[in-house]
Amino acid sequence: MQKNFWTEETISTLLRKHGLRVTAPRIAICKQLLAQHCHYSAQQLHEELAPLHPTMSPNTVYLTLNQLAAIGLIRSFNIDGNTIFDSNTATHDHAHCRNCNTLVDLPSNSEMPPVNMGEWALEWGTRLWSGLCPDCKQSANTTSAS
Amino acid sequence: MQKNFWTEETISTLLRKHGLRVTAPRIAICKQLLAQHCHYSAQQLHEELAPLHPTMSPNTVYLTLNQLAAIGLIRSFNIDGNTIFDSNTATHDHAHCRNCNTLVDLPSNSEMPPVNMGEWALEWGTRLWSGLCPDCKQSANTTSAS
DNA sequence: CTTTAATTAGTAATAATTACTAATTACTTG
DNA sequence: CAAGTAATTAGTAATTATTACTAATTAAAG
Repeated sequence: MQKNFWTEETISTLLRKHGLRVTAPRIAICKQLLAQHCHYSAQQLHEELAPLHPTMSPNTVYLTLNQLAAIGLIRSFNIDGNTIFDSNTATHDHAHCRNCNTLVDLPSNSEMPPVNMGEWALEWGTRLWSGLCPDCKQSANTTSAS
Repeated sequence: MQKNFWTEETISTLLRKHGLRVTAPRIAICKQLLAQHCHYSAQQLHEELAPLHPTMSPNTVYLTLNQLAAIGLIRSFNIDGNTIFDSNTATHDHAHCRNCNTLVDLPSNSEMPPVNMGEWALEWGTRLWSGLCPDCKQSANTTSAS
């Protein structure tokens, strides 16, 4: 995806293609999400948009994100009970720090599961690696070594 | 793990080894979980134990499961906002039917992430494949072909 | 410009999980 | 074996992310 691909125009076209109306909240949400590859919870996204769109309700953000996920424009997965939306729809894995909650993409070494699952119609998958990020790992070492 | 390995005695030993007291609820929970490789939400497990242990509170089940996960005796991950506890601690993946909620183990084709993540201290990971199980796939085909 | 159905904002409801507390109980020590 | 005590439990209340509902608004078609 080349830089600046997600202009207001390309987003509008895409929304209409999927039968969704072009509204200010949707444009704002798509811009924020698609402009960069990033991870958002609905709440985080709502907080970031609040200054620019003070009347936008959390409800709208939740609904819109689920719609975007339904049409495959973004992906969603779950960490510790929180739904995370990911604008990177390519197959890839994630590393999550159980201490500071940092979440980063991993280059995928994924392959589809073996053929004995051929009867399933698998659509998407992500692996979530859980552990400690470099910073928290170091803190843990320092603390325990005291 | 050989059959019938998880007797009341082996469970007691293991709990004490980790500094946990041996109580009736813990024995019951461990027996149910470890006796077979299976997936449980806290609620499901509480429901299954209720007939035999009518006074056991949901709270106890939640707490105990988190303790068992903390000492690495079981694993936990999250599907659609529900925490699932897994007594199979070997690295493996899962397939989840987004329609009927069926969850099955997949033989793992997982490897640890590439070396550029070497600074992370990754502890565990599971990939969750989302899609349709054979039954729901067939239903979908039948319906749409009408 | 009108019409109409989709969308929105706001509020209320839901449901899984955690927090809190008094009573109980497993384990330790004498 | 008999306390003592600290962990554990059951029950209830609180929390929090998410969804449901509804009246008002608005995008898009005619």
